[in-house]
Amino acid sequence: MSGNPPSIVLLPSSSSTSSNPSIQTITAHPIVRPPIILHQQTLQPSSSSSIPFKNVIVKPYRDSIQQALTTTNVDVKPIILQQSDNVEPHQPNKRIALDSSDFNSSNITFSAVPKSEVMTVLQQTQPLNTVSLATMVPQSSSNSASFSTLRLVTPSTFINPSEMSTIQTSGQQILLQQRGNLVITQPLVTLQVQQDPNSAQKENNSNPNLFSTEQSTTNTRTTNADYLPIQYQRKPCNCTKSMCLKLYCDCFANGLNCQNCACLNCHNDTRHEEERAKAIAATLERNPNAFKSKMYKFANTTIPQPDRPLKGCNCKKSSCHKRYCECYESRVPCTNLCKCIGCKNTEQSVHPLNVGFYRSGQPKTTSQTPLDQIPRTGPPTETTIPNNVFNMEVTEALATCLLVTGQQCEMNQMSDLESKQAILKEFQRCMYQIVQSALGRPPTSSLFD
DNA sequence: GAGTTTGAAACT
DNA sequence: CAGTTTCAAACTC
Repeated sequence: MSGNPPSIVLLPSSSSTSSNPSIQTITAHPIVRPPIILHQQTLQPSSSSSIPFKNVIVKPYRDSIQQALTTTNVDVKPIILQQSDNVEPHQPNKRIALDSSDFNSSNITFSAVPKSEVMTVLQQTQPLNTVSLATMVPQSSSNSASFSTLRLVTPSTFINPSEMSTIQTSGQQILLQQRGNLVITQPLVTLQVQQDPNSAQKENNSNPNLFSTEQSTTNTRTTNADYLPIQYQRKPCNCTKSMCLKLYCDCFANGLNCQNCACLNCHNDTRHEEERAKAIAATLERNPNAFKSKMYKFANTTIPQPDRPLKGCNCKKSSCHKRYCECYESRVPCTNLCKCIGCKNTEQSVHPLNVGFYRSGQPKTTSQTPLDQIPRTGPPTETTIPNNVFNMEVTEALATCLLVTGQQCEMNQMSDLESKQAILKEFQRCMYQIVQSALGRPPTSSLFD
């Protein structure tokens, strides 16, 4: 019915200096998951202080992580990330912005390492707000004197070092244990939050075999809900008959274990890992595209490009204007893959600024806002930008930029005023680039250098 | 909050 | 592959 939304790339604000807290590059993919930032950092064994982040680049690993995952066969052990042949050359102090889908096709492979080794790394390098994923071992044997770490930085989640935990694999899954609800979702990589052992509230999928951090320090943590933007908070499912092992279950469909859900007879947790793994395998056998974003999938390439619709909707009565419609829910216009009847979810009807739409925590009303009254047809001009520019993904990328900027300010111990200015400047830069991209102009950041 | 509607997923 | 059933969420009252 209509074309794909544009792909927006937020490009560097300037040639970066270490004092510039700006993110360098963020690619916004039309998926509906919050981005993950991998921090690749070189560490000398003697190093004890964390190195300030310097760059954020987009490095979508697209080819082999799924393969790596399927070959991972270690239980209840943390894992090491190793650079495979296809991974870009090891670059110290580089941050890599990934979205969750990138994990499914990364060129990173995994292997087991002693827990103590990982914990040493964590202790050495763990600043606030970051989660070390694992030790990264350079492939070059000549470089054995140094090693590096990969860190996951969830832009919307602040994690105390005391919440730090390790990674274990179980079957084809990798579980990064933290506490609370974490929102990273991908088919085979599930990030979870480990329950505070002191907390009285029990998590329904706690696993006694999991590693705990065992270095619990002062716990100043508040609930995870305090950290997450509402759209990233997991919506508890309410399944009663599917044991949460079918795609009916939103948690399962998103590759997540149930957590604080209201489901009955739930098997979508680490206690039923075997069963869950079988269900995943069965689901994938039925539908290889299961667990992927309903509407989009990434092209099999290392070059970011607009995604292609994976499937269309089949709506008959909702005019594709209710959340029954997966296109509408995914905030994308219906395409020629759709078999919908009486579709009103056209490219013209999807308002670019209507970004407050997300599965959980959003108002259920479909009434229009004043912005909806603005006509949005015809070619883009200075005052009318193309539809779908401000989709959820762009918004997430934008939010990530701002969050990371804020984190940088924090790490640089900047004053409140300076921080605000830096964040505002970053916001201005991002908005400018978004509009430039929307207008089909080559990205430039000269305005803000 | 209960009941209805809806469309995807599962099943036959 | 098409038709039917099941399911859970969206929606309405």
